[in-house]
Amino acid sequence: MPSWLLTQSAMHAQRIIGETFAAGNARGYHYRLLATLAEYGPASQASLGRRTGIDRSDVAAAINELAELGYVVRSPDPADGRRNIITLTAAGEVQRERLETLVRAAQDELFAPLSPSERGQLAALLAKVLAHHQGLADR
Amino acid sequence: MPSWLLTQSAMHAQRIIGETFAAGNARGYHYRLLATLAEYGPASQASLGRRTGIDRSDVAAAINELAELGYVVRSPDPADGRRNIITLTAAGEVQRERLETLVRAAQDELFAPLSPSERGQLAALLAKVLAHHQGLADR
DNA sequence: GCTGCTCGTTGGTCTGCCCAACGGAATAGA
DNA sequence: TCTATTCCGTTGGGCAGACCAACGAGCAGC
Repeated sequence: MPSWLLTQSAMHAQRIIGETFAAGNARGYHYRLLATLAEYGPASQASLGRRTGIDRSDVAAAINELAELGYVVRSPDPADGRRNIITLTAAGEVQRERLETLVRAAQDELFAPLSPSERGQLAALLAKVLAHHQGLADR
Repeated sequence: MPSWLLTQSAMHAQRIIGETFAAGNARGYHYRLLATLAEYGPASQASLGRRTGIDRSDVAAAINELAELGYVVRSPDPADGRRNIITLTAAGEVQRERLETLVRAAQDELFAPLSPSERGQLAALLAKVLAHHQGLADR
């Protein structure tokens, strides 16, 4: 049962990383949003949702939380009254780096039994699967 | 970001299989329980939980649903007043086979971009990761 | 101007996983 | 034998992630 393996190991991954985030007082959505903001710069909530694959409504909720924590600033877009522009703050960048460190540690733990070349193989195989399905669902 | 790949492909897997189950009017818990009953025969809820990795409380709820659908029978264990013996019915076996067919189809779809040998590699790598962590968490 | 679309928001649903507590029942140990 | 511990099923709750429906406000095309 190959997909059983995948879902099982995915579960382990999610649990390990979930614990990681819990230890960092954050959630997966938070990290994904912070990372995307750091990579692409300020953006509207809708585009954040598109880039992260998070539903608009969940983006709104997560941005509320991040804003309340001071990691992010929500300001209206002067050029388009519908949009908010979300900007990463300095504190947000610090938090992102903190979370990234935690995530890397969790990954090392997760893939500990694999040699570097095996990790590469695994990544390549998963990327292949992903690319295929993203290609189907495109956007 | 290797774990990103894993969680992402896991998401795809979960979604595809989730849709599969939804199409079959079932849930993951149902299939896992039916499959375990078919493989090991009648068992108490506690042992089902241990074998499937499902929490006792969730086993109780899922067995309620399966019993209401007639896929399973819950009877007291004459030898141990604490236990219920859960038995797969003929209808339950039919349902299990139906779900297995659906799951196999979903798997084929999921791993479509991979050659048979690549599938084998992927399975081996995941198994290695899993074995390591199961070994840690043992039981 | 009207229509159709986007955007943010609210408020739900569902699945999977987990925990705490309880009473009834069985078992181990003094 | 009697007590303490453990096990079992059940109830009830919580949390994260993903999703969907609807609405009002705003923009853009015709």
